[in-house]
Amino acid sequence: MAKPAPKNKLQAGVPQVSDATLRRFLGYHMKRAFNVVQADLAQTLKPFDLRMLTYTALVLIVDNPGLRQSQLADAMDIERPNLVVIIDELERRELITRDRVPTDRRAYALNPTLAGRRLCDKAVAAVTTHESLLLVGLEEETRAKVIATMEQIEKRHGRDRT
Amino acid sequence: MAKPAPKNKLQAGVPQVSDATLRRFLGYHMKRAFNVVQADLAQTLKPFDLRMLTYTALVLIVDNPGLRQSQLADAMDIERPNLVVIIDELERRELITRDRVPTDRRAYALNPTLAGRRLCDKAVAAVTTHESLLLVGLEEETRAKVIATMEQIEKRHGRDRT
DNA sequence: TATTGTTATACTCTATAACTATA
DNA sequence: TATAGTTATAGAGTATAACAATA
Repeated sequence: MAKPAPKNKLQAGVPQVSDATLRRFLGYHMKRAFNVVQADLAQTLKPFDLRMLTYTALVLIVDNPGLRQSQLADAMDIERPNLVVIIDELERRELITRDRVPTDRRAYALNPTLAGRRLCDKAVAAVTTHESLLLVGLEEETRAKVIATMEQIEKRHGRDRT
Repeated sequence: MAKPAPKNKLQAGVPQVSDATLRRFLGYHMKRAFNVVQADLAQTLKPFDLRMLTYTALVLIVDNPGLRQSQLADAMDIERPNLVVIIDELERRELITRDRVPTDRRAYALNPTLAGRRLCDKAVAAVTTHESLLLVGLEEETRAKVIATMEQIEKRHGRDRT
């Protein structure tokens, strides 16, 4: 990470590509920055054999033991069918269990195993460390402001989940 | 857009899902906010039959007529093979042309057609309008700070393209 | 009739290896 | 030998329709 900018050896005299129009848009910068953050996170989670989605699901199950798949899909902002394979994987690796709910036999209560909680703790610690490295030099106030702005966008324009 | 929050009718008494651990991470909020921005952008571009990638490519070609595919792939932070279908589509729709470079017969110079420039102008205007709507209420200073932060993350940690 | 979880499916975006034609 | 563009392919992430079991 943070190599000394090897950059492309464009043939001499060829001007840099201008993104003057695009750079005015927040969406453009969010995509590019998110790609970086996403790639860094993927690297960080690789030793734990987790991806962003399996990591997110595991953390939410640890923090909310007993929750149902539909609630989790809602919290993760993904469709229920897409959650199935994620839960399958976490269950296969014995990080969580799918327990039948006695009061509603259609639903599953998702619970972390001891191994799941331990892996979760380690992964969260690693992600915390990596994110501070990624954001080193960024003032805490700026970071808070950026997060607040992101939340504002999420909250006000998040799609309905009827 | 901006419906009156129909929200999920969770069965009475079920507590909301807590994302207390995840919400501390910038990456978590960036993913969620980016999903919103991305969905909004896709809606905005639909009338022009453009996606985020074809839109980005078209704008860059209009702003940098004559650039080559490898330069464009570099600017867009995507791999060259993935750019081919994008350029194919823009060429098929006669929004751009692939012109052979006399001095290097391996390369193509990408140039916008008149129709391409016109569609580009209209699309950029629409995206500008929609982004202001999406960010209404956000102070200009905050917006600038967020963009600066995103650029900082891009610049310092962007992957090498050797 | 509605909901939970599931299957099947499809589309987009991304990534790599290997090819061709040029340099 | 190296580069520009291409092909083929595979893996993720995301979205919808339709089904079985249950409410």
